[in-house]
Amino acid sequence: MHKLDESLLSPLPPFRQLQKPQIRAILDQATSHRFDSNVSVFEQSAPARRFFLLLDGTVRVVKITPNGEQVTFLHIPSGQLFGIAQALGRDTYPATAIAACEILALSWPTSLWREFVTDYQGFATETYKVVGDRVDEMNTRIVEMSTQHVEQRIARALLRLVNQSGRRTEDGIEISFPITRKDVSEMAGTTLQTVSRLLSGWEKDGLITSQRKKIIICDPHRLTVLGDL
Amino acid sequence: MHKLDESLLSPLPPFRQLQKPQIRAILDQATSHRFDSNVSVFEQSAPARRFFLLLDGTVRVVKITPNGEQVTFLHIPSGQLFGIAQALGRDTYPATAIAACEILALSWPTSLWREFVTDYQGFATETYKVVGDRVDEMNTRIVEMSTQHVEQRIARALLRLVNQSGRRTEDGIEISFPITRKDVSEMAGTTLQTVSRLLSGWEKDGLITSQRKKIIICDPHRLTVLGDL
DNA sequence: CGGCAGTTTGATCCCGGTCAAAATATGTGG
DNA sequence: CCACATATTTTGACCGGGATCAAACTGCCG
Repeated sequence: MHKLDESLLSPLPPFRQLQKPQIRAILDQATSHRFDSNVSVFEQSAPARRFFLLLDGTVRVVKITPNGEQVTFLHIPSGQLFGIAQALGRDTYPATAIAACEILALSWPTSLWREFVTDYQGFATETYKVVGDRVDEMNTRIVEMSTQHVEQRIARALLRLVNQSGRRTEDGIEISFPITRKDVSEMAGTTLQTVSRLLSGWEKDGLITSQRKKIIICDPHRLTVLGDL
Repeated sequence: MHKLDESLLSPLPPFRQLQKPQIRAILDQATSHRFDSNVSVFEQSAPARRFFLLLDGTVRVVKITPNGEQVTFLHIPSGQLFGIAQALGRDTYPATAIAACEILALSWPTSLWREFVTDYQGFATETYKVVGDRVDEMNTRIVEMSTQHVEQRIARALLRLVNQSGRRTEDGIEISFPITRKDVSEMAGTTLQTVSRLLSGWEKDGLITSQRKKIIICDPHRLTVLGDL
């Protein structure tokens, strides 16, 4: 394996307060991975042997119900830790992580987690902040599902994606990884047909543009208004 | 304030590994509170100045939407910590905590959190396990809301309550605090009318018994079957 | 006993799920 | 480069679960 550069980690929140030699030590213990789109990084309820840092791409976190239905929980943007079950005292992964596009990630054995938390200044607090952010996101998901209509849930789901992995283009802000109507429906708790109908309508109104597996938000502001009812 | 006994804390997970003098020190720093039913312990988005331990009773954790609708997130059973925003790097409470009945609680200033985590063996890991459990519960909520019908969501909401604060009676297992149809509807993301209809049906079938603000589950097994579809 | 909080029940309506089929991209091997 | 198989999207028709509106009923407390 070729040597990884310290600058990979030094700007990321969990490592920001560390010195070069510490980062070097962390990197030297890491394994790097490449995953193709739609390949799973780990599976729900498997023993959590490693934890991961996403260097490039987006990871989709999904749960599969006993009846085979999928629910999408989160999208992890690059630069964030994931698969950090041990942060919450779990020893198995609570969900499945799937590469939403081709991705690059580092990983470390779970056994190092304790070490990172105790040895590295700021690692614990920063990672718990990330966990806190995700809990917040799940909270708002629950509130939305309880109180809002499908249209607003879809609008908000798209805006969430745009905010964390949007890429500016000439037509508007593009979601930076391939995403299907089915994917969106699994985020919003609805069906792909309904998503298709809504998106078609929004495209007619100039709110968005879309091709197969690609969505560009042209008018985020009006979409926000829709999401707020 | 009268002296609190060490045996209050010693059997609880976060304190289980501690010695008597340590528990004494913790108790001596605590403030104790009594809240009447329906009084709020703290309000969402207020600065998180203290964290709490519920000694007796049940606390309902709710969020209020901009449009004034309430969504119930959790019920905290006695013996558990709550209001532990700092565990996830927050400095405000993410939700409102309301006494579901008359309750007793202890509290400590947020500034002691760091101390507890570093000084007391097992406190950190045990509290993160509690956080992990609540995250799990929210996860299953999201899955349920995305995939299941109202009937199953209500069934599961009741079973969750029964499992964590059920009290055995001659007729079945009773939910140990006053709970209205409206409360149940806010847990399941539906309306009080729908809850009323469903519960009436179940009562006719002998699954439950209910009086005003009181629900007794007579046949948990059949209710579980209903909840699994 | 009056009044309020909680519950029940009925009637109606519509959002969004379901079933079905066609249209449009993408990819693959010959 | 074309033909065929497959994945994704679109659109239509239908209908049912559950929200909404409305009103009566029941216990409970001061």
